[in-house]
Amino acid sequence: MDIQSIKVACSGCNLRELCLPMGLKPQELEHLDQIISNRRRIKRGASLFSAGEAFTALYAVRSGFFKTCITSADGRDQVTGFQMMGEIIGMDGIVHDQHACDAIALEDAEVCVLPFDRIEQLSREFSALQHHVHKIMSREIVRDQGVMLLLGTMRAEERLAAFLLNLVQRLHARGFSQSELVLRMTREEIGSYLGMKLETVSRTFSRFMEDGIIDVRQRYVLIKDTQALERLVNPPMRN
Amino acid sequence: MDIQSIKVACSGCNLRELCLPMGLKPQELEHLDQIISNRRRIKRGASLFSAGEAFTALYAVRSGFFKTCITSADGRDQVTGFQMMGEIIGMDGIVHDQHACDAIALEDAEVCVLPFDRIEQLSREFSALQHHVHKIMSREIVRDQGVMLLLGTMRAEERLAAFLLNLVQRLHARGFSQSELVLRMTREEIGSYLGMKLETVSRTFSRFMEDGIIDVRQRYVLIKDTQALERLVNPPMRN
DNA sequence: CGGCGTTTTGATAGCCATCAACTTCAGTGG
DNA sequence: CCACTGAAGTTGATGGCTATCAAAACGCCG
Repeated sequence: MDIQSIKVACSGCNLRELCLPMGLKPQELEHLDQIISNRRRIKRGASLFSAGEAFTALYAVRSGFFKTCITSADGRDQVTGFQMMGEIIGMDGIVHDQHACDAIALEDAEVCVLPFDRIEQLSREFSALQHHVHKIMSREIVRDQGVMLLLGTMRAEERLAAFLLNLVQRLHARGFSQSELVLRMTREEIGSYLGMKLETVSRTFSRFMEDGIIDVRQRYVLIKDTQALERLVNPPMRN
Repeated sequence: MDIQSIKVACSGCNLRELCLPMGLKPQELEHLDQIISNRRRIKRGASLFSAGEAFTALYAVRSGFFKTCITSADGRDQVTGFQMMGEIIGMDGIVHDQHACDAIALEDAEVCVLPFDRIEQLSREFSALQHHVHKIMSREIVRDQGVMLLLGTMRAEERLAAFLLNLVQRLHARGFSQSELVLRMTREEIGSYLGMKLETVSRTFSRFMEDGIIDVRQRYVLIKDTQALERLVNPPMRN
């Protein structure tokens, strides 16, 4: 078994409990291995795909960090999500056979290419995979609705608190610290995602630090009081 | 052929070009007819499903108007979408086998019940249907990202203009006027969807009327200058 | 016709954007 | 090794947009 074939096997991937293979049986996993045709490396700042490009595949983030963003006709930019290892990108492209957003690597990254026609083909054979694909798309829909709630109803402090909690929670699920993280994105990108200006992001970080809730030094963040953040996101009761 | 069987057939439905059957071949359509087990009537103000309820089916809106909304732990409410005839609701429920939001009828409505296990089953047999289901979910993801752009970057006037244009465009695709519409939702529901307060919605309507862009009388809206609305959504260029 | 939910409109306040200056950091080349 | 340079981040002052509070007008339904 040469190195190449090891590299592209879901069955041996340390992300298999988080990524596409999650919950599949060994036999089904082997079939998945067949469709993971290859990997792609993306340098920091480069795009995995851009809006308008032909859609051919989904991508599973193997390592590194991405942002997805859409640009409106008049040049407004909105970050619609940050993706880390084990997460799937590209489902926006299915409707119109072309991508609706840009996916840009925030650091050197590697993705598994999942040709979508192969996914559909295999989904027809294995209902477990089929259902799993549906769940992944549904999860994305629910996630987006959560962002709508954030953008529609929350104030700056609440948004940033929710953002930090969401990030550490996802990192923790991948074996990282519950209370410590390194931001892979700029204040401006955080702001674009949360619907606020970069200055407001910076100020809000500073306020959290004054309040003793977190320590921030540039991209490094230490969460000192998780419950305080949770209280910010979910105030005792507003009525 | 009794009335009942006429009623529940996709193949004879006047919405078939917009709804789930869109683009399917006659043969595939017949199979779809089998899984459309029944209809459900929902009275104005009643819920089609609520957050936390077990997920069993998607629903195709046959007539009437719905809103979907999520409620956060502390009671904040966010309308995540308005659905009209020919549109599919319920995909939020797939991930966790229970619905993540409430779907509430804004007027007396009727939906076709699409048991999801039957959809998956039939999807395995007919790749056209399979791909179509994927497109519908992808469309929802892209729509949600558009709402994020709206909530994250637009100001009140731009949001309401985008909202009105989106509504008439969808109504026009269903054979209604391009310039006239009756809102099925309150100012408060519009505001919740657009991330603004009902007073701001009302004021913005008034401003549009002063500017001669629209006529508003309660729920009735006449769009007098579509291009003016489009200019509001897409300013000449911001840079 | 009365009652109530919905909508409109006004006055005021507050949050965040904007503009601006300065600091810190990372990467580069002398 | 260190100075240089530009990007990223911080902080301050100010203004504007929208929320909030309040009251009145309107329309719907029993």
